[in-house]
Amino acid sequence: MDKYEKVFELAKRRGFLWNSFELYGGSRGFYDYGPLGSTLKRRIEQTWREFYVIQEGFMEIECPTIGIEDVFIASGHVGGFSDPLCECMNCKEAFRADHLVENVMEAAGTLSAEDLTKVIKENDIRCPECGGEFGDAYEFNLMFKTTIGPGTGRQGYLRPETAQGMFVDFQRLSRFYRDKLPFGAVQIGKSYRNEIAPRQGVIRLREFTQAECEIFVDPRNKKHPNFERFADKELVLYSQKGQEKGESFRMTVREAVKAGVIAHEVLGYNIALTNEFLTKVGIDPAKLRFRQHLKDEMAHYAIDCWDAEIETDRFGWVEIVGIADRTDYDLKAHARVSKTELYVYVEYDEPKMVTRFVVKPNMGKLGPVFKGKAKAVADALKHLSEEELSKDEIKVTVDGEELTVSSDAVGFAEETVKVSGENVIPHVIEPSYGIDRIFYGIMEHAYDEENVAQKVAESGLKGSEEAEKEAEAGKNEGETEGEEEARLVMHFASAVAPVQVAVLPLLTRKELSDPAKNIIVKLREKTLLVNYDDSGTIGRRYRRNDEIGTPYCVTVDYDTLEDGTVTIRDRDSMRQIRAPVKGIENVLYELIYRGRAFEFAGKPFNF
RNA sequence: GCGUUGAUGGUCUAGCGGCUAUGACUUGGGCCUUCCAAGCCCAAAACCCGGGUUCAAAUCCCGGUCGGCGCACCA
Repeated sequence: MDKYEKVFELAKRRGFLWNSFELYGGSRGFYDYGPLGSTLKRRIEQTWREFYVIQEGFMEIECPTIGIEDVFIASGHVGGFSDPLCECMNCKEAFRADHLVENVMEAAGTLSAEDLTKVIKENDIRCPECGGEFGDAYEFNLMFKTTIGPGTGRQGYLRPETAQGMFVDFQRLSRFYRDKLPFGAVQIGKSYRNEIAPRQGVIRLREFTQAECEIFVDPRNKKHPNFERFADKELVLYSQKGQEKGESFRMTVREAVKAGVIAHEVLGYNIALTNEFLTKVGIDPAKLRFRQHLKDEMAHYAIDCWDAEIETDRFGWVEIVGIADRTDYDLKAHARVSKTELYVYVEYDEPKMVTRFVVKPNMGKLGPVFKGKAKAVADALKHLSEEELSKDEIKVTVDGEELTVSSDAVGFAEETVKVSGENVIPHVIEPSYGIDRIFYGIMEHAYDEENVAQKVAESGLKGSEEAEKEAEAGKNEGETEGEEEARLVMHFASAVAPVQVAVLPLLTRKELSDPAKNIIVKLREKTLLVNYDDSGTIGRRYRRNDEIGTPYCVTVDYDTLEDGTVTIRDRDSMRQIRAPVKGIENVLYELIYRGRAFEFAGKPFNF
């Protein structure tokens, strides 16, 4: 059993992840988040909001998951989010049609399926596997299609990413932020891709959750106002050059930007922010790196792109976040398709006096000559250069027709005007998170099997002599019989643990369960996620809570009734302290949210 | 999508033509129990779906679904 299998077995058993539609035999590429999984995922998202919405100030928006065709024509998904496939008629193997013709011609990637079919036929390209003939090439689009409204309706697509919503709402967002760069917006939600062969559990899904942030910045200024915050933070970078050597290296954000490894400050800041977030939710820093996209891997319009990758037991390095400088590509694309200019007016520090050559068509003369076309002629004149306009007979082209305008119908002037700003198409910096993959990464990195006897000795639980003896005994047993007591524990960060506190009466008796329930009420008032469990021995219940990653257990015993104190037990160290019931909710809140050290939350206690 | 391999209680598994389907853990109820899963009693719980072969199918054959792996794919 590898770690993936173990994690999945636990995830299934404990209500984190289930195959969807299991009752009906299931369907590939879909997973249900069970009660604990759903809670864990929501807390990951909530932590993400704390970073991006609350700290960075990029407000969250919510757009439909169904989009109309124009949106995805502009984004390139209708044309480009598909692959031309071609199957061998003999052995049924499928190939990328454009890859097949690459040797025969250039720019194969731009050909349509029909053209590719033609090229394959003309050049008699055969199956590289068996030499069989190919069938027609066809486009396989990764977007789910649907129809909006009844009848012929309107073509709609399930969005393949949340990002387009922020681009489509660009003007509204700009106005909301009072047209002042930089600004940004985020969206957390479902996206859909009709993957050909989804696999690897939750790593590749047909319906998945993204958290995306689009930061609109002035293209002339990619310094970050808060750069110092992370400037000296050391990151593990796997740059283009590093990949040539197959070596990642550690470098501070400041150095990386200075050395040009990372393109600019805004990108550097966001990579560091991602690092911060992932560490906070429980990704193991030792299994995290930032890999730069290679030149041929990067979208043609992108300036620089880095993926956060985590190391997994079975799948190796897996991409979980992409952070890219997408330039003005998306806004320009939507501007073109929607025929609406998308820009932000940026004021200069000082207004500039600009002298320019201005064309003033004389409509009184143009009108009678060109009649209905006069307006178009006047517009065309405005676009001509000074040189062309200074000729006696000025030639303009209107609707493909060449017309001649006599120079006396056109006036010129040199004007000096005050210009106080200009229109700028912002560049977009896009951190894009795959929440489901992060979820899996957290599960795998949190998973641990521990030797209990050893653990007990280490943590000084029980008298030290006794513990050492037991540890020895445990070792000997282990060597001879191969059977050690293993503790299965999920070391979830308390920021995301789906259960934060378990309250346990030492024995299943009313005089203990009543005070336990009173404590639960107090904890819930502090909005802590609390479990109550009185079934089985106390040890069994500690183990149950270890398995679902509950950071702290509170145990009510007979001393509680006498002196008003309870035991708090720490999941990771298995150590215990004694603290008063009065104010217990504040102590736990501090432990969970304020990172207060366990040792200082109460009096150390051994049984 | 192609190939290959598998599918038995919640989980892991035994059985591989002749069962009322094995066992462990888990779970529920009760007893016991003063801090790290192990005591006692009781209980619940499974042959992926659809065809076929056979007197008889969890077991053999075919198709499907789902999972693993390889190839292809992963803007």
